[in-house]
Amino acid sequence: MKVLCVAEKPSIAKSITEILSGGRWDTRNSPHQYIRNYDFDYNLPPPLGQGRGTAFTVTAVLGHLMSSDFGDDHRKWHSCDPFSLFDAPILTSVSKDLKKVEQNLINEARHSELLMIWTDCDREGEHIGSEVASVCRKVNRNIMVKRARFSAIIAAQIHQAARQANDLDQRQADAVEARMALDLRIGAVFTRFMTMNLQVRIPELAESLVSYGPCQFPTLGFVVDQYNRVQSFVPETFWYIFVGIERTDEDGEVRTVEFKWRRNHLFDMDVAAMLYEQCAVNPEATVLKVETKPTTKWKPLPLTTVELQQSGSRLLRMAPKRVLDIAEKLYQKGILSYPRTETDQYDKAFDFNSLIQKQTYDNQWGQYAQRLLNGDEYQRPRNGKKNDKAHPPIHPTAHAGNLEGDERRVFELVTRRFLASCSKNAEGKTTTVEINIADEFFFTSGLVISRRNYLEVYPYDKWSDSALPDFQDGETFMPSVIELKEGSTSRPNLLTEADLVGLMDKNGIGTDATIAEHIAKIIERQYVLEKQEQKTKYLVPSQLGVGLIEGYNKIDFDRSLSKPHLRRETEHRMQLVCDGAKVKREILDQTIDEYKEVFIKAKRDFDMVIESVDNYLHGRGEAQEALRAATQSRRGRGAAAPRGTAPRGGRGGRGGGAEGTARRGRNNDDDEDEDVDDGDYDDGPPRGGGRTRGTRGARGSSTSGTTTRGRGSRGGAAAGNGSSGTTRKRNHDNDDNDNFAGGSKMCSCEAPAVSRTVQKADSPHVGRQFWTCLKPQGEQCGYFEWADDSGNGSTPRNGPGPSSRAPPVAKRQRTTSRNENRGNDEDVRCNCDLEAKFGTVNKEGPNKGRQFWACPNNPRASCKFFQWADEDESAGNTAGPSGYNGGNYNPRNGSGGGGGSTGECFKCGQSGHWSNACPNEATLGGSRSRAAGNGGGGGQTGECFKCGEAGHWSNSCPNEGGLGGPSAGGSSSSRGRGSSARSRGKSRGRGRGR
DNA sequence: GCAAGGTC
Repeated sequence: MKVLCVAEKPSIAKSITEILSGGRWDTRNSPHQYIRNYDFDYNLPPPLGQGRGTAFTVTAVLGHLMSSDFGDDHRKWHSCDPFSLFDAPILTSVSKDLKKVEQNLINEARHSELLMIWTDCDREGEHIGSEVASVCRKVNRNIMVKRARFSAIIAAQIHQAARQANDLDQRQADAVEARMALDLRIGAVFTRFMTMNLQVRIPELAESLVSYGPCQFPTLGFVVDQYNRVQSFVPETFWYIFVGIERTDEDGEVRTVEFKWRRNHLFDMDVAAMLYEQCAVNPEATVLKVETKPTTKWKPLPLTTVELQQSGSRLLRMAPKRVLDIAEKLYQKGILSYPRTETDQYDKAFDFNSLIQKQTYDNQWGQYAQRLLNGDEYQRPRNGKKNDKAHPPIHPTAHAGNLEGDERRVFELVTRRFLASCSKNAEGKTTTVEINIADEFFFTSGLVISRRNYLEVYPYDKWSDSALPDFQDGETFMPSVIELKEGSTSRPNLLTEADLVGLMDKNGIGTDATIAEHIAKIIERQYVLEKQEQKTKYLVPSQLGVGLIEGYNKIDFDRSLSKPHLRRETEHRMQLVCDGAKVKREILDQTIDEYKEVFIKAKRDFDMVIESVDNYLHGRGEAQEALRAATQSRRGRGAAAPRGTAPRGGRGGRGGGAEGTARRGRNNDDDEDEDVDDGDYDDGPPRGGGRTRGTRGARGSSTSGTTTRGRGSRGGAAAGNGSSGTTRKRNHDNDDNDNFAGGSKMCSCEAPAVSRTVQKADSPHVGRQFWTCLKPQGEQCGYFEWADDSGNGSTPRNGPGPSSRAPPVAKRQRTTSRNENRGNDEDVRCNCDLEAKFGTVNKEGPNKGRQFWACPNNPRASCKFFQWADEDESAGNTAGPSGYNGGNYNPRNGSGGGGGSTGECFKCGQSGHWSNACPNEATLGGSRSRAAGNGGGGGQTGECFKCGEAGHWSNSCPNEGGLGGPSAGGSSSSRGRGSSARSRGKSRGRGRGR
């Protein structure tokens, strides 16, 4: 009995051998230089083996064995219409450079009775296994094929995998085969079509390859989207009160403690100025609360490939692909574990001690490693949520003291991360001091680190002491300075490579091993340029890149080629095949038919793409000039929006041009925790500092004796106080500014609301401003409103909306109370027709701090209504019945299905009631709501390319039978729907008998 | 001259 074991790569073959053989094996060379064959005896019990003395040979392949391409008739670019590649035969054969790998399998399989597949435990692994099986069966028809499944290279699992080997999962292999065919066909069709057309029409592109790929294009789309966000950004001026107090700290040094305003900042200068005046007149501060709490800075999670690329890019400033290439090299040298892994949790039996031991020899972190071994400083790494069941997190497997340059830096990052993950979290105490000045609240906080723990070995994370001087509950003091300062909202940054890696990972574009290649490819194809700004490299789309994306965006596709949805759909369909819900042929036919429709539209309207590319390359419009500046100037972002340039698609704001724009500069930060996905709203005064406006420091005793004051309540009640008797100079002194409530939004607490900006880079609303309750999380009243929601229900009744693009003076003309502004019928209501509960996510995670609406009912009765406050209502409702949902009836939804702004019910069209109380609902059924939505079922724009009728995809065309086969003459080129239907009919043999 | 997925 001879058993042939085949792993996906040589390293795994060796590991398996070490375990199964108990350390005693013979080795032979194979025809391929990288592959060795290992022989030993193994005790494989029946029925698979014969017990002791079963002869095992373990070898490997090098990933996929086969490659696929079109036949001779279609391989040459000008040999056929690109459209025909949708149906052209695909030939699969062993790649030239892998012939020796194949030969080795053939040699070994001839004399084996059992083939045991040891490829990685994922879909691709299953497919590689099926390739191995087909090669072996060719020379040994009777060879038995079994699949060993293991999720970690540890002895117990490997032995178990051998003994319990079962069958290959053909469904998974089929799913991969479908993906391969789709990628090839779609990539080839669009790439040839685009290249050949653009080469002829655009002289600069005469020699260029203009490719399309289902991963390339969404990747480019991310870069262009962010560029557009940067371009359309309009800075907005805000004001905030700055309070500082000079105190002597423990070391006897005088330092200024800065207090932040609880309101953060206000966009209405008059309101801010009025509140400031109150503080300036009555500047005595009372300490309301001094609270000290323990705090923790979490150690990093175990390292995945995506994380390695991101942190390598951020911390070492290396291209993700270079980081991965170096990691690969270190892996081949045997000092790093396998670098392509999605796993961020270690197996229970993982041997940390011996790996830490190996690092004790290093002269930089050796002592720390020794401490982990000696004392109680060691703590098992945290578990992340990902596990690819094939590889452990990336970790050092040896000590390497002789590395240099970038290799050394990558090794150091991985090793420090490993040691940090085996350490304890850093611990400290935060003290928060809350003060009240003239009924305005301010706070400051300090940090005292008690145990640095993992930070000692992980200098990439920053956490530093900022002890506060002593403050006591109830204490009163005079601030050293109270100022009204001005700042402006900051322009978002272009994407860094690390940002892009994160977006791709999150959206399922590429795999951990290919993400870096896709980025490199869109740079190589000159869709995207790298732009160095100080220490950070940003990605700017080129003229060609923007031209292509915008050109395609003008074509009326149901699903955009530049968005991740199509790829996600392919992934979903692969999963259906894996689950047995569909077979390979079904998803191939369905997907190809859909892409045929997309292609026909693209071909019909390709002039739009050409025009767009030409326009960006040669045009002199504002957008073109801006892009030119962004790609050419040294300071891309700043120069990208020339002064006075009207933003494309800008969302209002109050007249930009603010000087002294404060940038968050987040991408320049070394703190890897702070990334584009952090999802927090703009918070606090800008770090860059704004200008001081109307500085009126209340220094020392100059305002002493003002402790008795009229304690007017905040908000509307204070309005009458105005700024009478003040000497402040303002631009609007002539305005009637007594009623400041008219110049801002009031929240449900009867206090001026605070305006914030959505910061989440991947939110469709990034940069958009909204009004919300100014109170701290947990105390908020739940008020929320988009600042630019001109289509909301309140606007027509109240005159120009809060978002008005006019300066503050215009808004002040409107006087409104809360009830007028936001009556009960305008509240967000759940599907039980209850006023939805407003909340903030407190749980640690990507959504922490994010606000939402939800059904207030108890869980049993809940309609499960849920909606993010920073997202389109129409997108957020997960449980809306067909009749209506939050998206459609909510009058704050500017883009909703109408009705709100005109006061008519969108369901029945009658006025006098809102849709959520529509008396005619029952008689309307579901049809109206579909009409109000975005047209499911391919209605609006998607006409079936077979019959030309709307409302269904061609693959479910009810008229298909009547169309017949190739009845008309002409070629199968993609002239129109008829011709493509013919093409399809021909390839499948329908109507052959005619 | 196309894609994306493995791997050295």
